[in-house]
Amino acid sequence: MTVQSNNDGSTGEQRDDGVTMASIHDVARVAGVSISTVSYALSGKRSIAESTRRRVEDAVRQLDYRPNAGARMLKGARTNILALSAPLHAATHAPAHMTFVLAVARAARAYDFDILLLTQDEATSGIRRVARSSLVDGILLLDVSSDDERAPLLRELGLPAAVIGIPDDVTGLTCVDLDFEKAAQMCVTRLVGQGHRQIALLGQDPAVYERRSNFPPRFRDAFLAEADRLGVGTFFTPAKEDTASVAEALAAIDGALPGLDALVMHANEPVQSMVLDLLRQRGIRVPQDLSVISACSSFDTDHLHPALDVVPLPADRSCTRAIELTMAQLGTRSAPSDAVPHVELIEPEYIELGSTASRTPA
Amino acid sequence: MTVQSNNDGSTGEQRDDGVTMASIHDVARVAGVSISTVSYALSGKRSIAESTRRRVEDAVRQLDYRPNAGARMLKGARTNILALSAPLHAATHAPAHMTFVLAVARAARAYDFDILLLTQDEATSGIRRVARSSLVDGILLLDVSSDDERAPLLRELGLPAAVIGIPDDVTGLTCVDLDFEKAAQMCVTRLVGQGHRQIALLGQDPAVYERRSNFPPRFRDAFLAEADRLGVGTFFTPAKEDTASVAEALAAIDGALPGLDALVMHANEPVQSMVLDLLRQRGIRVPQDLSVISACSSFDTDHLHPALDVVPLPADRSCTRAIELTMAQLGTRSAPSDAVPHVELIEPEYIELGSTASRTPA
DNA sequence: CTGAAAGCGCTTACAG
DNA sequence: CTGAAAGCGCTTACAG
Repeated sequence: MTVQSNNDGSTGEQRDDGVTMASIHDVARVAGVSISTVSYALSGKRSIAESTRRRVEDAVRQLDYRPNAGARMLKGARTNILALSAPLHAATHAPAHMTFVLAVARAARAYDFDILLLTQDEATSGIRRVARSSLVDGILLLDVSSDDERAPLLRELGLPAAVIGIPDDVTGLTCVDLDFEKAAQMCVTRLVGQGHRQIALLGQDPAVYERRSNFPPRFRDAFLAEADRLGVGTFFTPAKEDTASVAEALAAIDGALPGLDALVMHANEPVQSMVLDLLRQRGIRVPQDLSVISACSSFDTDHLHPALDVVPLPADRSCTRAIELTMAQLGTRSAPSDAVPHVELIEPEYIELGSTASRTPA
Repeated sequence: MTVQSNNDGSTGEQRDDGVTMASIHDVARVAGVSISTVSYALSGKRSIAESTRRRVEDAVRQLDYRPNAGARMLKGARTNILALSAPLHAATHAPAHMTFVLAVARAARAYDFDILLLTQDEATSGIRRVARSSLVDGILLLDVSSDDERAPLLRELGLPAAVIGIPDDVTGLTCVDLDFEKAAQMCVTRLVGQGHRQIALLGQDPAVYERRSNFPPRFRDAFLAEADRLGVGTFFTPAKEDTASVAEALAAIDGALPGLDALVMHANEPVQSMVLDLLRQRGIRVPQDLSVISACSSFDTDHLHPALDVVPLPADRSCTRAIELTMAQLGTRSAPSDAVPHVELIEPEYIELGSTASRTPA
C-alpha cells in the first residue's frame, strides 16, 4: 500500500463542524415561532396559518434543516428504515440478485424509507440485532430457501416484514413471488398449442436443485407435470455456467428427445447465450427448426441473437409489492387485507419476440 | 396478482407488542442498580464492581436488552451507520459491483457499523439527506467516475468519508483503489521478461472508455505506454459481451499484430470465457502458442479452461481499507495519518496459474 | 464504586 | 391558530 499524496486537508476536525446541523430550535428562532409550530408545519398534522407556514418553510430552506433522525426515531416510534436481509449464496446469480436489492431500495424510497443492508454473515443475528435495538421498522427477506432459518425468526419477532420468495412454512408470514408454476404452464401450453410435441427444459446449475433454493424446483416440477398432462414428450436437464456443461446438457437433450422441437431455458444469461451460440454453430435455426423460450429471466432477452420470447422475472413488481405489504403492516394507507399475513403470487406475463413458431403437422 | 392463502395471523397488532422492547430502566430494575450503572457497565467507560457487572449482564441477557438505536444516536452523537452510495451504471458489471457492496458491509460490521444503501436515483440528494439528518456517521462512494458529482458534495459536507476509486479532483478526499497503472506495468514487464514481443490488450465494453469510468483508461494507457517503453509491439481493442463482438476483437488483434504471442484481458468473466473458447476452437494452445493473463478480475480465474494467471481486483482489501480510513476520520483507534485526506493505491499482486510461458528465441 | 440529573432533538397531548 | 411542557431512552458530566 502506497500513500501517494497528502492533498490539502480542508476538513480536519473530527465531527462535522463548519457544516453545523440546524435543529428545530434554530428553525423556530429564525421563523419567529415555537418549536411545536415548526414540527406541525412540517408534519401537516394540524392546520397552520398560511403565512406562518411560509415563514417556517423559508427558515427550513435557509438553514437546510432536516429533522434529526435519532430524535425522530426516539420520539416518533418510527425509524423509516427497513432491514434488507440479502444473503448472496454461491449459486445465486449476482446480477439478478443486485436487481432485487436495487428494486427494494427504490420501492422503499417511494415511502420515504431507507434500506439497511444485512448480509450473509449475520443472517439471523443481524436481523435480531437491528430489530431489538429498534433500528428498523420492518424487515425484508431476499433469496429465501425452503427451510430458511430466517422464517421462524420473523415469526418470533413479529415485526412488519415481507418475504420475497416462498419458504415451506409460511405460517404468519407475508410472502411475494412470481407464480413459477403458472409461468411453467404458460410456456408448455403455448408450445403445445403451437403444435410442438417434444419439449425440453434446460435448467440452472445442478447445485441449485440439490440445495436450498425453492423456485427452480417449483418451475421444473410444474413444467414436467404440465407436459405430461398434455401428453407431449419432455426432458429436463440442469446445466452449469460453462461451455462444456452446456454442450453436455444439449447432448443429453438430443439423446432423450430425438425429435426435439422446442426448448425452454430457465437459466442465467451466459448459459442462454451459450446455448444460442451452440445452436447457431450446428446450423439449427430459431424458430424455424427449434422454438426457444427464456423463462423467468431477470435480464432483457432482446439483446440475444435471436431475441427470445420471455416470461420475465418481475423483480420490480415483486419488490414494490413486498414494500407495499410491509407498509400496510406499518399502518400506512392501504387495504386492510394487505396487513394480514398471506402469500401473494405474481401473475406471469408472456412476451413474444419471435423465437417460437407454429409447427404445421407434416 | 392472486391472494393464495390467508394463513393464521398470529401477529395482527400494529407495533411490536408481545415482543416488548426492554429499556435501560427495565435492566436497571431487574439488576437492582441505577440506569447510569447499566450504561457504564455496558460501555465499560468506568470501573464497575465485578458482582454489579454480572448482575447487569444477567439482566441484559434475561430481557434480551439492546440499547435503543434512536436514543443512542440522539445522545451519543454516533449512529453507527455508514451510507454506501452504490449507483449501478449500465456498463458496470453487476457481479463485481455486488462483491464490493458486500465487502463494504462486511468490513463495516467489524467496527459495529451498519450500511445504509443509497442508489443511483438519489445519488447526491440521498447523500445530502442522510448527512443532514445525522442518520449516518460517514459516507462511502462506490463506482466513482472521473467527474463524479458526489466528489464535490463530499467536500462540501465535510463528513468522514472514503471513496473507492479515484475521481479527477481528489482535493480533500480520501480515496482507495488498486494501482491500475502498476498492475498494467506488471503484466507487460512479465510478458516482455518472458520474451514476448507482440502483446495485445483486450479491454472492456467500448462504452466504458467513452464514458465516465476512470480505471479502465488508466489500465489501458499504462499498458500501452509500458509496452512502447520496452519496445514491443502492442495493440488495444475493447470488446462487448457477446460472441460476435469478441470474435471481431480477436480478428482486429490478429490483423494488427500478426506475430501475437501474448494477450492480456481486462474484461468481464463471460468475455474471458468466450475468448478461451474461441482460442480452443482455433487450436491455439495456452500457454504453448499464446500466453494469456487476466487483469484486474474480480472473479476466480481457476475455473476457466485453462486457469489463467491473474492480477486480482482486491475488492476486500479496498473496501476494508476504505472502512478503516473512515473509522480513522471518526477518531477510532488508528494511525493519525489515516485521518488525513489522501489517495491510497493498493499494490497489485500477480498470481501464477500457468497460462504464460517463456518464449525461447527461435 | 455508584446514583441523581441534565439534556440530546424531536412529537404530541394539553391549554389557551 | 399557536405555545409551553412532558417525555421518548439513552450518555455523561457532576456529586458523593
